[in-house]
Amino acid sequence: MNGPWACSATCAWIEGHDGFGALGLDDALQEAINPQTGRVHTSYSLVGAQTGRLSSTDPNLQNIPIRTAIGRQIREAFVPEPGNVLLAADYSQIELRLAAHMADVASLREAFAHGEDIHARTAREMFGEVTRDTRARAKTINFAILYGISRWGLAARLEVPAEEAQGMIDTYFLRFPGIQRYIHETLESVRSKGYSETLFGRKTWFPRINSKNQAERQGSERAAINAPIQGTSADIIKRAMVRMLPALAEGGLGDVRMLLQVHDELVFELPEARVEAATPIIRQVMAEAALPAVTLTVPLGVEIGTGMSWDAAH
DNA sequence: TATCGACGCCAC
DNA sequence: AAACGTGGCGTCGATA
Repeated sequence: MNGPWACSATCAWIEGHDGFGALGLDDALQEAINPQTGRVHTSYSLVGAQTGRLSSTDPNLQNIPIRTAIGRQIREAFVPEPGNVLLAADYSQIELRLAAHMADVASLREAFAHGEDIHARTAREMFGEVTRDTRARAKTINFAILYGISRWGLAARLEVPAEEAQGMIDTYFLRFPGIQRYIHETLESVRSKGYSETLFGRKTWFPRINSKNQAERQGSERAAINAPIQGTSADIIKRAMVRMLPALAEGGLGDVRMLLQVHDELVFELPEARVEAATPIIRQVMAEAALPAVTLTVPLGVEIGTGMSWDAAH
């Protein structure tokens, strides 16, 4: 499996307490602990995803549960060495921010510039008021846009008739007009050239974009709408990763270890005494990673947390 | 015994 | 009939 395309195995953690097996949760992770290091070491593929994302195998450490109580228990088993802490740095809503930039949606750009709750903003624009329900619907719609929207997909997710979902899509396009133009121009370009491009010029090819098979063609269209956004996000975090250790070393922080990447998140292990100095450097490298090649019209927000486990660092 | 594909579920 | 993007992996049944 590990061909020349596989990234050097990277990191993981000290398995510090009772462990996954004792929780009765995950024998596979338990067995993945390297007896010589006491850590779990994953492998990253640099060409694992069509969009330019990394993928992680043996074990996959990019899909460790987080949403449920049991999931968080599993994350509690990922801990630093004594005297150290884990630091998790996440890009906040990076794909929606990139969509706001790429589609040049003024209201979304302004919302991000002012640090607004973007789903609440969307709810207000679309439904006139922000409630628990309208915000949840707006969040679903925002994600649907990133994934290449269809009335049927949105209808299934929101559990409403397709006609009603179409009405929401129409309203969304009316309120955020740049989105429809972005989708149209992206598809026209992919149909004629055969590939999409990230903001940095990396291409993703779509050989079935003009297929006569409807399902095949529509699937390619959805992927083509998503690829520049997801791919640009992947480009940005890779740029941050390349710059991160040199920037930390420049700041006298050569003992900070970069352990994991989870698409929009970087996880570090560092001496507790280094947290205060490392935090602003990590934040700056990530926030400025698009520069100088690309100047975004939205800020890139970075949320940073620390703790004595991967769960606690969030 | 090994391998493959469908399915369901986990993450972002 | 199905239907929103990107992945990995455990289980199951069919097959070699």
